[in-house]
Amino acid sequence: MARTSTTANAVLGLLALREEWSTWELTKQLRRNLRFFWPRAESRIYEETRRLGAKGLASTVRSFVGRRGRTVYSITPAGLDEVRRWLAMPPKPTALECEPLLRVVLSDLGTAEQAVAALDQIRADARAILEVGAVVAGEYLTGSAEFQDQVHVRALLFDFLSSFALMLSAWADRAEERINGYVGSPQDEREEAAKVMIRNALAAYPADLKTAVTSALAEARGSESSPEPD
Amino acid sequence: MARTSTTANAVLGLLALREEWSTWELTKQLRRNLRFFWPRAESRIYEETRRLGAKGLASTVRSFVGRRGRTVYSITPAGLDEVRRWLAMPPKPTALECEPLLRVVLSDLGTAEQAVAALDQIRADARAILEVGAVVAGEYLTGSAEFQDQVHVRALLFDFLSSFALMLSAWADRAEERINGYVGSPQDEREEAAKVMIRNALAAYPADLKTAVTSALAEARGSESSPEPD
DNA sequence: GGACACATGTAACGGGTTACATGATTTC
DNA sequence: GAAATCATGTAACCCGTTACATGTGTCC
Repeated sequence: MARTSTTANAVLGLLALREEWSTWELTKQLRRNLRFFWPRAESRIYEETRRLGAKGLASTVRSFVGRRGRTVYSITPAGLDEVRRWLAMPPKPTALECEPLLRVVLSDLGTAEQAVAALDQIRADARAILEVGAVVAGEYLTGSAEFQDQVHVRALLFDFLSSFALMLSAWADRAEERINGYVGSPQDEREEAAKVMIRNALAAYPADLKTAVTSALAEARGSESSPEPD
Repeated sequence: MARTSTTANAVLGLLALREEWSTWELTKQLRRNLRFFWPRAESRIYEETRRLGAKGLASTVRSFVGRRGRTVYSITPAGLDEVRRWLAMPPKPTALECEPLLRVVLSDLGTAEQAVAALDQIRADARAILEVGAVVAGEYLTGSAEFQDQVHVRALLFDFLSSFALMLSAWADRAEERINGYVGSPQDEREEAAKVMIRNALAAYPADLKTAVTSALAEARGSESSPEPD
């Protein structure tokens, strides 16, 4: 059944963008441009390229630098077919894994400092994206980027990652403010602040979902024994 | 060395929030609230709880519903220690994995329709978050949520996921507009539009990074043989 | 000529997924 | 009483990570 891992497809995709790639260049591309939305250990690349070679999807040229081996890969026609077959298949869902957020959700079990440390981590993650982004943006704007001919899609990527990182950062700031506000304040006060936060976030929802919530709220209020006017 | 997987810690954290949990309730909690930032297969939960029981971090009570077994877990003092030890450790970085975005980056290898299909997937991912969010928000606002006493942290989570989903959606819309604009337009026109997009995104960057880019740009322009005035 | 980044891998392990199987309960 | 859904698992497999090993150019 072949279980074409998206890793193989991603490497094939890179191979399709340029004539020749050494494994090192592939790992560089990985570290530089792909890691923020497609994170993989570099060792993975070495194995994946080997497998692509073995399956005839990439041709390999082995050379030597001193005593150390070096392999250069190129995509084959069969490899190009494979890429196109992949692109014709339905995309996989987006996956986010955020351990710091898990810590925030469970932060009642720890200290406020620990929660803030989690927020700091998120800010650091965001910062890392923006720092790399700034460098890459500079290259594309001056026209000196390696894949300058791909600037039209790379700009979309830059937009995505920037939005993502700025969202992370802004959220972390809001959350820190809230967490600091919580310390020493009574439960009902916290709850009120929390509800305000929920209502604020809800305000940005698309109209259909927003009305679904408000009507559900009205109904809940209506069925109460003591319906309190708003 | 124990390699405490964050999965075990997350389950322990849930166990710490309430007296008793059946495995099914844990998986429900997973599907409902955690899956968007800590995605795990449900089968994982069954194994993880078993391991927690075996290590003495959770106590287990086995019962039967008809002929089918059912296990209820509670956290032990040792388990609580473990959670606190985890919370005292440094958080792990945030990880995003977005295959549709990879497809957009490689969309020169496919058709515009395929790129739009990738954007649709991202919009669907965002929509899924918002839909669950709307329901949960309603519960917390009416005060009927199961973890109402956790509303102060759940509100932070709600804010996070809402921001994330809205960011995804808004980006997908922008990207689709761009991709539609690209079809049939010459390379230099695309490149110009792309640079505008980059500059727009860059405008929202924190000041220090922005100035780093602009000075790098100025330098690049200065070292050119034909320095073109802006 | 030692340190450090660049470059190329290998080996071992484990967390996590997919797919399957099956019992109980509700719905019509 | 069949279908659908809720509930509880098991088995097999593999993708991916961590950790290690080692060579090569360069900087001081």
